[in-house]
Amino acid sequence: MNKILEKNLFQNRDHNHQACISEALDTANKICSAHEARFTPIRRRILELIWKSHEPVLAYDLLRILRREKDNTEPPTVYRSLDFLMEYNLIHKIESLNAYVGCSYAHRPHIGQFLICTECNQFVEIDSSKISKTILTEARQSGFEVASQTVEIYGQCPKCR
Amino acid sequence: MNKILEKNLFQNRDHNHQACISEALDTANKICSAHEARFTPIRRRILELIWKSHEPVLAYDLLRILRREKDNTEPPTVYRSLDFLMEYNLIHKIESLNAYVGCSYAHRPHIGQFLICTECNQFVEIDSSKISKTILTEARQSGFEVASQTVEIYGQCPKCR
DNA sequence: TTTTGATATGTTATATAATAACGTTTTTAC
DNA sequence: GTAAAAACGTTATTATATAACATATCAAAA
Repeated sequence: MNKILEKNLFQNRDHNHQACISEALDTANKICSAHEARFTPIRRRILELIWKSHEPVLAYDLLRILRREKDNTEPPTVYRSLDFLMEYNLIHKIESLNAYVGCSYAHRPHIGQFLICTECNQFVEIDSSKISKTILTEARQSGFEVASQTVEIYGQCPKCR
Repeated sequence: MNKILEKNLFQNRDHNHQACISEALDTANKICSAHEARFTPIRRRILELIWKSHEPVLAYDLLRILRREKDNTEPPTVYRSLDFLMEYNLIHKIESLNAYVGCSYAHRPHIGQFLICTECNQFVEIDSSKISKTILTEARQSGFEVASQTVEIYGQCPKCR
């Protein structure tokens, strides 16, 4: 099993998630450096909090946590960091949940799709070229030129079945 | 060209949209009757307003319009009707826009996908079994059992290209 | 090494999206 | 006609997100 699959399958109990988080923060650091973008403490902390959760995270949940650490934290602080992290593809927004998840493919170009379990709320990001290409082809049939795709798939994960 | 395609392609200037609206309201009426659900004046008006727009419509835009017609209209009035119309598949919500569109396939079961033009904001709903089946198959590869899909595709429509 | 411009963050206020809870009216079934 | 259910009215509140402007920090040039 390759590294990407390893990182993205629905995870079992003995999975060492701290390693995932460290790796994600490390990758983020590198990507920001490469783009001369500043990976500030707030941005780093928010990315860490998002990765710590196995579920999509709400902006105001992040706000509540940050407020425990620094009581004058306000919504713009959170949303600015979320915007920054999305700009560099370090996180994605799940539109149908208004929630944010760490990107599993930050280190390379990709068109992600999300599998979200309605039982346990765990999710995985996949990068299926079959899906993205089918969407591209089918849209072209209507004369439509695709620029971006939002694909959010709900159902039951292997563990909950 | 069959009726469905006719109704759902990106529409040209001389398209008689009033006919679309009438047909949609008519279909809605039939569907509600068949389910012994009440197609009340408010629900009818909201569906009409949604169909009148060639763009996805925001709940608070509907509220503003309804308030001009009856000044004590409040958000729950709008959201209740939206919920009702969604329940009977007469409209869909575009999750990435928090906006609502008339359903083009209300008369039959379907898994829709949306093509939304980033230039003119016009949209079409397609019902591509190639897309929905590919998603089903690919998700199963991860041991995931699909219950529902959200597919929202952004880009340029034929006219704006 | 100071100035300066750019970027990031702090702060206040507000806009937008959606729902809870309860009262009243209307409809439908008996 | 009455009772139950459904729809709608009303008030309040929660959730999501951004505008606008002030202050602080950083990084590059003078």
